[in-house]
Amino acid sequence: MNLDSLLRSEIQKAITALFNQSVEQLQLQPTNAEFEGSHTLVCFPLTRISKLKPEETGNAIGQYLVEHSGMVSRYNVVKGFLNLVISDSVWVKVFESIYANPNYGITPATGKELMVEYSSPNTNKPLHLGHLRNNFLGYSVAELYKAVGYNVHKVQIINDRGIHICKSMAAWKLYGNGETPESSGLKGDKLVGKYYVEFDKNYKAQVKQLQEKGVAEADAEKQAPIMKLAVDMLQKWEAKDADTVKLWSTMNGWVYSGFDSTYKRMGVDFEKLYYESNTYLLGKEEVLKGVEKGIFFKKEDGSVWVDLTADGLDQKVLLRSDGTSVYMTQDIGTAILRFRDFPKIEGQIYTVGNEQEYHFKVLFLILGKLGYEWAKKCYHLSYGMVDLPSGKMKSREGTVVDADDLMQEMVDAARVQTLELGKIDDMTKEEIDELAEMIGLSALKFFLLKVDPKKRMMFDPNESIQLQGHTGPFIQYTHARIKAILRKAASMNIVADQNSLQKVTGLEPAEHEVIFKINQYTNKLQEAAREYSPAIIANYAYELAKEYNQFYQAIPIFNESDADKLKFRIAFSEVTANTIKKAMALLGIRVPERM
RNA sequence: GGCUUCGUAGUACAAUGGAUAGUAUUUCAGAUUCCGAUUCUGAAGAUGCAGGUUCGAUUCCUGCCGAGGCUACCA
Repeated sequence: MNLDSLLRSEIQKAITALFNQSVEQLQLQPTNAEFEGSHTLVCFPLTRISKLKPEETGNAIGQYLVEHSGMVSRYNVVKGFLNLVISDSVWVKVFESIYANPNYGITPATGKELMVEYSSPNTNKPLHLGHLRNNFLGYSVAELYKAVGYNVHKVQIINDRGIHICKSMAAWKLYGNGETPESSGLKGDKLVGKYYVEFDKNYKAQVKQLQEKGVAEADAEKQAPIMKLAVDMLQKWEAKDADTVKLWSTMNGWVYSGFDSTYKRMGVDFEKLYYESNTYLLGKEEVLKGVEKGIFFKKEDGSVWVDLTADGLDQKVLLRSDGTSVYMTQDIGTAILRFRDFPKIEGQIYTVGNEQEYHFKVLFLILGKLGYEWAKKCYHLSYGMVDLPSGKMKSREGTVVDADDLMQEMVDAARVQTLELGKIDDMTKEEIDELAEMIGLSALKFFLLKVDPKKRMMFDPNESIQLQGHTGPFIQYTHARIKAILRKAASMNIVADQNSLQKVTGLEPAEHEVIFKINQYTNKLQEAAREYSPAIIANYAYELAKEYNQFYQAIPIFNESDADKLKFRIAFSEVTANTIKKAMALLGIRVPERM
């Protein structure tokens, strides 16, 4: 039973009775704190059919509702705003229906399917802060769609081939002395990343040396021996040279096992991985088919292009003159392959940074031109860059924040602060570790998810480890404190039941506010999925926790002498805790029983 | 240059075309005989500039100023 839709239909009835007309869209909004009431009807748009001033329209509807609808007990009109006071019996009924439904908020399976791609890093460098935003976003959006009834497939494309990995391979071969993750104890992705940096360092030195000998810069860049080695390796790899492929697969293996442990700590998962090395040739076939059908065209030099000038874009190359694929070609193939693998998905969500907006615009247009209906259902979940207080993250300037280091830093800070509070002195070391992990990652995830994905954001490491304010740990704390209340209630054998809930009257304003928030959960979920925005859920969870804290501060629960009211408040606290827990789970954030 | 996204308190973030623009942080002033004060209450402080549409604009439109991104036979 959704309070808002009930109220809407009552208002519709009033409008029909009073003005003999109906309205498609009612503007209902939460009442400002300074006025009495919880729901406010905006009356300005209704004056057209009421033929009355906004105030008079509000009064007429308000009076009708009080007289004819059991829902509204009082009303007041301020300018053109009709503020409605919902009667306690309705609040209690709304609460009861939520309390009775353990799956409150969740849409049952609809049979619809969807694919979400996220992460998709290159294999030459460890994951950094930007990847954290990507992974948390993609994971959360996938969870949001599950919650609204979709069967969701989480995937990623791994860019495992190309010159970038060959650079690491070349440097390792020259300077590695056979180093392995086992021999040096270095995490696999870090080790490969180290040689990528090593490549860059030596490459630059060699170019400089050549230039000093009078070689022009452009030539020097091509002649540098280490670059020649890397290019040579790429060619050998494409020719399937056994030794090169072996080294490639060994080094990629190191990276994958490094990534795996990072993903595990992040708490993200994938149903299926796609590898560029397996799919990069598939797009070529489709592109050549497109040429036959006249969708694409071939230039004199043999390169293949698509003309998107009619769509307001440019011409875009799809195959080089030597016949090799570009990134776009591979993405065409991968998309088609995915719909073959999962024929029931209605679309794909690509979680990729906003610097590739143009790329995806082009990709979706091309897929449409190739006749794939599902192209319309593909969505680029574009997100803004993450900046640091010191400015942009730049690998060249060494200001990139490593994902593993950052997670560790957050967890360490969480441990220190939690121990200081001293509420967990009886916990074992393992329990404390687990708790620190939960809190540290919550600080990080919440900070990155509370901002609208589209927007560029600032990540301040110092601020983010503050475990107070508009943060994940604040919400976790609220949850843990409610759990303490519930433990106490259980020890006192206070058990809520439907019968005692029904007898409750005289709710406090703070209780209305919290029920109002809990009642919003379903709508917020729909909105968050529709907008592809975990930020909506993050802010919702925060508001709910804050609202409950106000109730908690204002109303002593166990001092209540009315047994029914006491039981109601316990049930009420329980529902709040569950809703917080479910909302946070959608963000990939766990909440502790104690902290 | 063309295309595109964004400019909200000192700082970081909110606001389906609706009320006196919310929240956090910061600063100041308060609250704990009571369920966990990492909490709560109060105060101070903001829509880049100029127009337009509207009963009403942070939101929509135009121009300007400022900041990103894209504009490769790179990925």
